Amino acid sequence: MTTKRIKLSDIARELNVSVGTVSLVLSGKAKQHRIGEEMAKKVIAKADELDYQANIMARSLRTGKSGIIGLAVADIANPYFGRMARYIENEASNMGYQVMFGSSDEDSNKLSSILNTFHSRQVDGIIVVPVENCELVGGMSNNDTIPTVLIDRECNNLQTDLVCTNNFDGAVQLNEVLLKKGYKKIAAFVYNLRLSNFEERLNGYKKAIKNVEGTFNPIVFSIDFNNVEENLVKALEEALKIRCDGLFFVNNSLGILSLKIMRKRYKKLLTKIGMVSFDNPEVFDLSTPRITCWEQPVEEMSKKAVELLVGKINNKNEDKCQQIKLKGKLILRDFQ
Amino acid sequence: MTTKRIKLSDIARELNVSVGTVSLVLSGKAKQHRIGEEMAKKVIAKADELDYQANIMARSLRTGKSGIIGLAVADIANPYFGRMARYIENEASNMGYQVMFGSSDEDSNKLSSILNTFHSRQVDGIIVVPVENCELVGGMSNNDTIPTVLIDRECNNLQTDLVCTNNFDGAVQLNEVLLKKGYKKIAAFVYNLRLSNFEERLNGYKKAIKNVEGTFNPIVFSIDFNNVEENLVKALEEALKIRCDGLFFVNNSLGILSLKIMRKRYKKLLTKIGMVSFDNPEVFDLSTPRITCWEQPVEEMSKKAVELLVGKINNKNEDKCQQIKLKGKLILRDFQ
DNA sequence: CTGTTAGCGCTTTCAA
DNA sequence: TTGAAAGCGCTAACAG
Repeated sequence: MTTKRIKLSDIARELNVSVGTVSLVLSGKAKQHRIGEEMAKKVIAKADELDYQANIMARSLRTGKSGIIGLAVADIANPYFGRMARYIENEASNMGYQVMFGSSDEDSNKLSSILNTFHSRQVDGIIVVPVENCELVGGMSNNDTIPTVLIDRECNNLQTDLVCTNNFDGAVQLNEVLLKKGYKKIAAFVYNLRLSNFEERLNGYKKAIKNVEGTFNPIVFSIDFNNVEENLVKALEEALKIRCDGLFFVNNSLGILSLKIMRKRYKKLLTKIGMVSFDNPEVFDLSTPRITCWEQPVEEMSKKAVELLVGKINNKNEDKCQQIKLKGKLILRDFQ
Repeated sequence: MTTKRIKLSDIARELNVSVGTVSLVLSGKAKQHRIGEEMAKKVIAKADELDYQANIMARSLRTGKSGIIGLAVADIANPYFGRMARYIENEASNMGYQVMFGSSDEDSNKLSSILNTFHSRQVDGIIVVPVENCELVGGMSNNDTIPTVLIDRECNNLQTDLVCTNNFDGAVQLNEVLLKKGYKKIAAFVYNLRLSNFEERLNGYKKAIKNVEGTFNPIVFSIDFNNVEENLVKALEEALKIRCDGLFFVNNSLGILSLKIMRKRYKKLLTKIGMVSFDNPEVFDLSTPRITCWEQPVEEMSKKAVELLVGKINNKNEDKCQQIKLKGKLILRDFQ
């Protein structure tokens, strides 16, 4: 039973009016064009009766607006980005947009192909979590025609609208917690990706330990993003060997996986080690030990990003590019 | 610097050939239409030089294929659906499709509006996680024009292609684990939503306890989906009051939240209570206690769903509708 | 107040 | 082997 799609001309024909009139009425411009009350009612009734659904492709082709926002995250399966996607979806929906997404896996080639697709699809705007070397990615450059807002991280040397969080402060505070609790030697764990947020967090770590007199030098383990588990196992082993008693992770996945490894291999040590991490996934609240962490304001960030983007789309921002930094919060949990 | 989009006619003009020729070449139909080797090369070179990107809206309008798969999940922020979305994205991308998503929040009105949008946007196919009463939702009925595949759950009385998991077996096994460990009185927790997967899981629970001689009657707590926390607190309190020593949760969110509540309010009891849950979120592995659970084959389900859908889109399935049930697996973890 | 019509950029049939 | 032209469904400018 393949029911034909109803189009404007079907309604027009049945009513003996022109397509133009029908279009005007159905797009809510009846009054503006002073179309008769009864006419409008007739049209709407007929559209309802026939269950008319506008063909958005045709409309978009004509108007040049697709009503789509493209979202490029690192990985939609990562709950942090999943939540981000959800908040963006909500806000976009409020503003009359749909969201199309893609996961870059921190790979600039993948990101490039995602952005190309968005471009081809004429999305009205793009929200993107930049990757390493993203300034080289086509579609990220300034003269791009599609309004773009970065979220979560910056893109080297690129002056674009941006929504992120106070990474530096977060890292400082997390490490200060450890130091105040009396931990003497803290190691930091980060991916081998040059990402602004990670670097700011590392700087925060360095700042925090520098504030303490007669302290240790920074110890940073750079984990290969393409071989995380194996690398992390080695790094943790090394950290313990050199008698680190504090561990600082720059994001949720490093924190979670490390927790898993620690529980499996160094269960007895767990009571003596202080672990803190960026991000606040559910695990950190229910695990043993529970993990003190820094929660990013994902909801506000996401909302703000959409708001900014829609502003840009409507050209209301006078081309001034805004860099918004929202405050995260420390989630203090007991150490054992 | 608003660089104009390059279109076919631009290339054609610069090369003094017709748009038709350019189109044929760029869509890889050069040979098929016996277009000259040199001509083809010239066109491709020019397209490259000008950085031509096809306008997919125009193409879609013409061909009637959008290249979009619509995905309607319950909530993309739920890691279970986040992972599903990711696997679907990967597979869809392999098949040349992009994914547009929407979260229904288990609300048939929201789902309806999501499906309407998909319809308006001429998506080529839809993968949907049905909600309660989804058979009443416009766009879910059989005579719908857009190929649709259900995932995760069935939709009452609707004979549609479906990919799900062996919910009944999973529930039986989870409860048998508890029973074999010697737990005597198990309560089941479910949302007050009539969803096929939940019902199958409840039936599994009932079956498992019926298999034991001289046992207790089923105890089912139905949690209001719109007021989860408060309801769950009460339900757990009641369960403990009537001396249940086993708790069975039909999905991850119920399991996780209950774990949280139990840890906060009944810490001492935790060692005496056996908890098992559907789904295998990260928490269950790192929490105290660790939670024995049933892991659904999300990756296979997602892949299969896309495969099925694309088959339907290409009409290769001869309209036979397939109901695929993939096997999950028991994740056994120590009880305390 | 309503009708007519020219495209939006692309694909595809038909003609040359 | 290539060009010309119709038309996908809609919007918006213009005419009446």
